[in-house]
Amino acid sequence: MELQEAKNEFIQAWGTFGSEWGINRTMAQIHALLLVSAESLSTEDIMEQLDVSRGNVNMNTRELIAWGIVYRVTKKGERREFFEAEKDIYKVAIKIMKERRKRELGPVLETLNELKQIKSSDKESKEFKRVISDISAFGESTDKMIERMIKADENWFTGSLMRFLTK
Amino acid sequence: MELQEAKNEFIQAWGTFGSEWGINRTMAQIHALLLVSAESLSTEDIMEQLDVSRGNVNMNTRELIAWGIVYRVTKKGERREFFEAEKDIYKVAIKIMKERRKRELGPVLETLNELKQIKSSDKESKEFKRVISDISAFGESTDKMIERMIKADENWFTGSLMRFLTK
DNA sequence: AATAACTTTCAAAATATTTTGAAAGTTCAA
DNA sequence: TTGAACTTTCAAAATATTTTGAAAGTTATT
Repeated sequence: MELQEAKNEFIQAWGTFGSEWGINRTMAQIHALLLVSAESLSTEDIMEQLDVSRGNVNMNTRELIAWGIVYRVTKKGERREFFEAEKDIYKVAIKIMKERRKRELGPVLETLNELKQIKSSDKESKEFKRVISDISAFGESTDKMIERMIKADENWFTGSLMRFLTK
Repeated sequence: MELQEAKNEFIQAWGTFGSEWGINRTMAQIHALLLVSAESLSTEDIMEQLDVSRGNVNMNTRELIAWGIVYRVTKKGERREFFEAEKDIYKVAIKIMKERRKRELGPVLETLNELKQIKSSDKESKEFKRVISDISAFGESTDKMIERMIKADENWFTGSLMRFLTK
């Protein structure tokens, strides 16, 4: 298999994987492209290689930068900006967890906490409260776990925690 | 806040949360509705309460059943089938992890393993291989972690592992 | 200050996903 | 069997999301 062919296959696979997890396909593809590019790429480069529009590249690179997994880099003597992916996959994973925790887990936990306040005199209300509290407790634990991972030494993944988890 | 109002808010929140994670909104809403319903519900009940079509309810209940987080129940003297959600939230979480691991993580790990086989003589190919191998290793560890959680005693969540993770 | 090089915006178009609902299929009781 | 009660299917319609591209905005250079 050619290198270029392999790269393209990876870009496809990463795009599919991303969209299965609620991440827009092009965003995941741009991320994949940057991951496997030796050099940093310009907007124009990305447009060409993925055959998408300027607006689309602009939108998604900004989003990737907001997630903290792609960096803007400048080159001397160049007006244009270039993009480069964070290649440390553990850092990438942590940044993604951090971002999704903030954007999606946070809001749902807030809602659950409000709903837990409902007065529960009758049996049905008590049952409702129990279900909500269970989910909330689970969510809080997950949240704490992510928080821990984020705060942990960047070697957490190869450290004792991970060895324990993955045998 | 009324119980009914609280239930509706939960159904909304759960639907939004689900769709942010690549799960179809109605599927998540049906799941939420069943979670907070004291009694098991018929197709008709779900249609009414969520104001969606019969086909939609049929499709999504089947999917929820395929995920193993909703059960079909029959009542004596009733032709119709009723639906009931698994209320043990740890079981639900495990089933979801298991299913998504199988459906989405598995395929991507297979692809990565193929791509790792590429011959890498030049520098660029070596670099590509390194990136792919890193992602693959991360994926495999995650996979093993999920496998462990699935196999673990059903109290894993409150057990030593989880206490370690969440302090 | 004018121009060129580049980036950003956003309404409209394209695409993808979800939902509908009527028709076909199934099961069971009479 | 028949037909009533219920479930399933799936093409078409509705909806939601993503993408485009041209115009507006910005910044650096002359």
